Amino acid sequence: MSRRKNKKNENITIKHIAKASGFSFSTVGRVFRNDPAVSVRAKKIILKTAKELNYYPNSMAKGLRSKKSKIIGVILNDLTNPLYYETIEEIENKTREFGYTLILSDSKYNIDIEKDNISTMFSRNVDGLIFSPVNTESANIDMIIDNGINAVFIDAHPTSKEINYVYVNHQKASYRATEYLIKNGHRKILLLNGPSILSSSKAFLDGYKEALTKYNIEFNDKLLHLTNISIEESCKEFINIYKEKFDILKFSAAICISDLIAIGIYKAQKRLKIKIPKDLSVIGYDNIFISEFLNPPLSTVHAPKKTVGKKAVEIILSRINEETDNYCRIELEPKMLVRKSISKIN
Amino acid sequence: MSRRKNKKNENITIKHIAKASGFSFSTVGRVFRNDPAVSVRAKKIILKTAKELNYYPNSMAKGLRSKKSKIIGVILNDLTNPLYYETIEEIENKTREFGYTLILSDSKYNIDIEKDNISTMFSRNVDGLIFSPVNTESANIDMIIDNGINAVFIDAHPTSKEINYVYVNHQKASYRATEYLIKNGHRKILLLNGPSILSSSKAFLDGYKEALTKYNIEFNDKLLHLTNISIEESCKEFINIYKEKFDILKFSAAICISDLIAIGIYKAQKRLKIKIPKDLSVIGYDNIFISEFLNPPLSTVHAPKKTVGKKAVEIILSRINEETDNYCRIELEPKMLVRKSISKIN
DNA sequence: GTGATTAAAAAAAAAGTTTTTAAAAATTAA
DNA sequence: TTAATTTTTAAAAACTTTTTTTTTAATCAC
Repeated sequence: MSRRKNKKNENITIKHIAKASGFSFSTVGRVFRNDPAVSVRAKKIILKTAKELNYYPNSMAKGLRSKKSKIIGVILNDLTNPLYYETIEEIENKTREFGYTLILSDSKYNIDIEKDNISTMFSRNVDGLIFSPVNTESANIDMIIDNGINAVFIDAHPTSKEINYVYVNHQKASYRATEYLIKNGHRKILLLNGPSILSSSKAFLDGYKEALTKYNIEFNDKLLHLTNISIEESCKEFINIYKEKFDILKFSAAICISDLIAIGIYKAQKRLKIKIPKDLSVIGYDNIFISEFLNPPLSTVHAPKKTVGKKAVEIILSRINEETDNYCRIELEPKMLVRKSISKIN
Repeated sequence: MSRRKNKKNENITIKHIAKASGFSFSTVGRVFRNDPAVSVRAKKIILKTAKELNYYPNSMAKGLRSKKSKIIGVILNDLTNPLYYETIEEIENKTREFGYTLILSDSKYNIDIEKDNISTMFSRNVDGLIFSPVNTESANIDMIIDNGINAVFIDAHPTSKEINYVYVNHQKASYRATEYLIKNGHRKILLLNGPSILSSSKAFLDGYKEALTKYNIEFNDKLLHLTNISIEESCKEFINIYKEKFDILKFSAAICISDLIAIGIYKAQKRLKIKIPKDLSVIGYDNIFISEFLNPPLSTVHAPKKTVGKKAVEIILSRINEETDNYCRIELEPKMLVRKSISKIN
């Protein structure tokens, strides 16, 4: 803990300001919580004294008494995924603007870590929580709902109506990617999905199947593969798949639940001596900032990441300020973005 | 603030556990702070009761009394810069492992916002602060040093000896990039540096000049340009530079203080109808995860970002635990990474 | 079984604010 | 001038813990 001390080695508190400025302890307190009932003269002197003494209000004492921590908590699944950064930035901007502090934690797609993170948020008494759950059926969800904490789900959400969420429809995302490939003549489409524990993986698979059904193509579960959402791991995974199964499966395209997985395939190209899109068409998901600069530029399904952050904070703040009691459910549309990683088949 | 309430709509505290379990309030407290002076039987009953009542310790009350917030603060300059991802993740991992919570804030290369962020960290009584300063000469630096807060500077650091830092030597980085280009026949090398307020910009310029001097090339200030560290802005900037000055300056290469700026040049290629590396050699800095996948793969100076995060947390923790009183200064080496964005000139 | 010693439990005080209540001072109206 | 009202200040209580002190209970030697 930092040490802002006086000569006696005590922390500087409003008591010290009171003594030094000649005003009462409670008048000083008023000044710092912007209570109007204090004279201009008093305010001026007190503020000056506070500056001289290097006073910083103790937000723990403040939060303890007022029951408002002025903290917004964010729980995500992978801090190294660029997907989140536009969202985080938007959250950071708005929270700071309104005097909130941001607590960030990473669940690493792990239910137990997630539980710890939630407990921490409870203990920290966050005024609002922005939460990307690993799985929408886990006990952690009830933990949050039962607690009554002010939460917004992002990325995925449970079916309960008693929650707020801002959601990009993953099912539509994969549907659109699949449909686009089918319309370009592809029939054997590999699906590189995320870990099965991840709820978004399920939605993504559903959209893929939905499109296949629509166009009368039978679902072949040998074309479905799960991989962790990381360049390195998906690269390895894809190399295995390609080496062991390409001769049998003869897929002409791959849809990935994350641009990072698509990049993993890009990375595997050299090793496998194949070329995108000539030998394989690839579609990612999220449209991370870098996808347009890949070689070839990656076709992907765009997710409005900034909007997610913006809306999530808006919901949280309006609930903190008790402007609404209604639960807010926002569904955002993913958008197919065609670049150069897809070839047409006749 | 979240609501973990009983029937009377009160927050669950150790008092409630005490009542429900039949033990005194202070015995219950003992259990939660792992004080050994409590019988096995009591502990068992109390823990069971706590679980039933959904008790989460109030960390504000805890911090207030114990003067340990168990929070690590991180102040960076641009949360969206992938440069930081690995560092942040490393910090998150270690802080969580040791029971700390992470507060994150973004100064956006702005001294005033930085000051606010520092004040927030003081008010929040963070046990440790990891800090990437905008400028090493600003009053904000004194604010931190005078405060006596447990801080580690990253990215840049003031000359004072009374501080901890983990530092990648930017001067060496640009020196190495410049030297490499010179050895490959380049003489007219554009330097796309960061904003002048940024201390790392100064170091980066110094290394560039140092290399020029070493190889008897005169510094031409028309080859020095400042740009914000963003793909969009550096792209625009580079288009301007190229259109207005290429005919006069005839530069054959560009060194960028950030891979993001280099990507800005990549983006400008199409508009300017030039090709990297045929028409222009480009070297970036940081080696963000994506640089190897660009077209062509970007040559860059690698900065050990993970190590920065790891060491920073280690320093903070060892000081929190009072294992050392010595200031810790770590300088890390940048490493020239040759890929495909550089051509040789005869 | 007494008194000393130790362990366990309980009680009280403290941390730095905000909130509530009470008091004093200043202002206004009659 | 006095009562009524408003503004400002002062004091006390509350928030939930940890820390310190005190009390009670348990153990043990004799």
